Amino acid sequence: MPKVGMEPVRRRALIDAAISTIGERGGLDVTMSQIAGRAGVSSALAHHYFGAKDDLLQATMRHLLAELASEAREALKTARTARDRVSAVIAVSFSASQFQPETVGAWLAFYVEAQKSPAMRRLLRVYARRLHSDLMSGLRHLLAAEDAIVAAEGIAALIDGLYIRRALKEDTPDTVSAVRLVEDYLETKLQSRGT
Amino acid sequence: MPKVGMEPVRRRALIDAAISTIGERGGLDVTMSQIAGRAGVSSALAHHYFGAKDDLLQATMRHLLAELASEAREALKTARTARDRVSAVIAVSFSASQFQPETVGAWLAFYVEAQKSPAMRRLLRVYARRLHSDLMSGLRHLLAAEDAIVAAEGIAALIDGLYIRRALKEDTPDTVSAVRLVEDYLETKLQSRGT
Amino acid sequence: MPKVGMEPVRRRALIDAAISTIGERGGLDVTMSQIAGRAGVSSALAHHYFGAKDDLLQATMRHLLAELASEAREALKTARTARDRVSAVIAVSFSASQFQPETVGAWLAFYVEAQKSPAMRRLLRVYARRLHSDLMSGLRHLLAAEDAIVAAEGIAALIDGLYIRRALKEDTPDTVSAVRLVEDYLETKLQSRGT
Amino acid sequence: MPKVGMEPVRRRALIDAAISTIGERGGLDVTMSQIAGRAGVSSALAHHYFGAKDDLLQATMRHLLAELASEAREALKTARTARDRVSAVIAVSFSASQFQPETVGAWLAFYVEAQKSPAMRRLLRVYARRLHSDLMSGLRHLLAAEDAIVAAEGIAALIDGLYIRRALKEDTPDTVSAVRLVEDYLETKLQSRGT
DNA sequence: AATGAATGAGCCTTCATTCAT
DNA sequence: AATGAATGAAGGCTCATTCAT
Repeated sequence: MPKVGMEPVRRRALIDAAISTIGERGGLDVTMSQIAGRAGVSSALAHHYFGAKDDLLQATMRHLLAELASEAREALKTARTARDRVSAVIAVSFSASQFQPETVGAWLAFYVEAQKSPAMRRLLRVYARRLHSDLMSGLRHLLAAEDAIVAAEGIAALIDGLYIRRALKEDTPDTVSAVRLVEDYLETKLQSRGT
Repeated sequence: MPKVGMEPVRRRALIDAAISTIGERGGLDVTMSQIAGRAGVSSALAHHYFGAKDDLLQATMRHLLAELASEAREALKTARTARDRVSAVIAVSFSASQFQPETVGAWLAFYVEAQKSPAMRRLLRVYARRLHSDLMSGLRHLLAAEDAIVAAEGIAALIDGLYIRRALKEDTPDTVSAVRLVEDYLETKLQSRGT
Repeated sequence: MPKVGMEPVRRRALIDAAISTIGERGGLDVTMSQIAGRAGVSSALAHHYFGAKDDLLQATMRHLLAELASEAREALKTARTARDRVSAVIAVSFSASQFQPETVGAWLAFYVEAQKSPAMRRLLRVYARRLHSDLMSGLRHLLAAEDAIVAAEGIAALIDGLYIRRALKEDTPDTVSAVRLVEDYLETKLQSRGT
Repeated sequence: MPKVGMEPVRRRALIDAAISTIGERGGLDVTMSQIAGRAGVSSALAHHYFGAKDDLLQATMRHLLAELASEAREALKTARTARDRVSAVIAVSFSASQFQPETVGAWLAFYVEAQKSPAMRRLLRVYARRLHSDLMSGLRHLLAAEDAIVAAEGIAALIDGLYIRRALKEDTPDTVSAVRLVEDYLETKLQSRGT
């Protein structure tokens, strides 16, 4: 029952299907048929809208990044103090929508893919830079310049590390304890200010 | 002219070839032929010694873990104080042999694989537990029980996070700054002891 | 805003597009989308007007043949002598409209297709017969019956052969030298009449 | 029942299968499976020995050319006079092994392919040049320089033209009449020498 | 001990074709 | 009149795996 104006619907459905398929299977070695099937269409249609598999995957990654960026923007908007800004960024990284095992699995898979694919690497770098600058927008006012940078790097590394652990699905940190761990790191950094 | 006693030699060569191939290509989607070729043998021989591809991959991961464990044991042997023990564990994680891009790439690939393969996941869990207990063997004497656990988890997460960043190959932390970041974290934790 | 009476316009546009697409790509393995796209319409419309791809291709070939026949008819009309008739047929075969690389490429592609498709073969046979009878309409008066037939066959073969060489696009005979070669053949045949 | 030293056997079988499949189907749009199947092996094996489909097709064409060249060399060896040399070249072009419908169909298909594939075009050019020089090796002694060149081009075009007609499989010239036609052309050229 | 030979299964991708609008 | 939406079928190619030697 074909209708007109299906393109955006299908594109979105296919990207969503890609995320969950990748997350569930835990890797980018998913087939177009699996993705298309989960989206309820034929694999030919996926090619029709996205071209090659790589293009679909990149679009998926871009979607993931855009979603994260949008959430971050939203969260920063309501943050009143510099301290709040930092916590907001941390919170978003572990928000319900981002820290689901499925999404985390997809993230990790993309990280690995970035080792081979310059296009993916470029996308991830954008994310890394934005995360850094978002963190700095708060830390800058709380710590000396150099300390702020170290703290930002530490927080970023912690987030990535917790994502990895989360992806392994067992014995993994839940949202709350993940946030607590990073916040604790931040807190000690802030308190050692005067030392 | 077949020789006797080649088995251990071939197994080792194949595992080494697997590590470098995986590290170079940045993923587990390497072919048996690539690995075997790099080891200078036919792919049939790889099957002869390891059975299936998965078996070779698992053996490779086990080798990686064993090497890390051995280095850690060695380092801990010469550590005199509790404080030294913690630094030793950190140092080993970023030692020359472990923190090479190739090896790091392989590690990351295995992390991803662990999402699908229970066998791999089990292996990684062993590593995580040992890392934790190695860290605790020092931290236990430096911090209150709960704080020690948090610190151990933080350090572990930081290490993983820095590995990811390293794998992306550009703009990435070198050995020295990676160690410094983790040590800095540790240091602030220790100093905030009295707070 | 659909218009009425578009059918002949579209059919013609599609056939023209087919010729140039086939000629350009040098084979019948062109897609309906390519043809339709060049004609400025959707591929669905091509099916609407022609049914299947084969039908469009056959219509294209028929168009090519009809054009050739029409040119020949025109040329023969103005030929005064028997000798002129033969030269007229030769000239048409290498006329500007027929001997363009694009058209030649299409011709050759159809020749190959004719090996598989009886329908195409039938069409080509019609062309071959007409060429033969056109040639004979002049040669009959210039040579003995048997010699005339041989000459007609020779000329026909030469034309096809020169088409092939032209299709290869490099080092190929231009219009003038092609005509000269065939005319030379004809001339020697005529002069050896008395031998 | 795998044995060693099968490579040359398989390569040859696959090339033979390619020729007959192409000749029979009348085009290069044959599948690897068809070719491999006719050779009695899996399509995977065809890829194993030849790489891509294009490579197999090029090898096939090269084989065809080599065979022709070899036959020509042989025939020229026994030719005593200049006149004999020319006839020998003509004879080879229509020899039993070359002028079979299957082989002729393959030739034609390759001609068409050459329009797209520079590699194929290069191969065909080599053939064209050799044919030309083989013809000239005789004609040079029988005609004035310019006339010899024209005759060589005429003969070559005739041969190609007769191949086309033969490929269409019906109403086509048999070996004998094809040779007669070309020889007749040659004869008239030689006799018009003094004119 | 080691390998060449061989294949089945699977994936990406293309394309003619159909259908509802 | 015209098209976007959608798919089934098919083909090229890769690869892990097996087997006889």
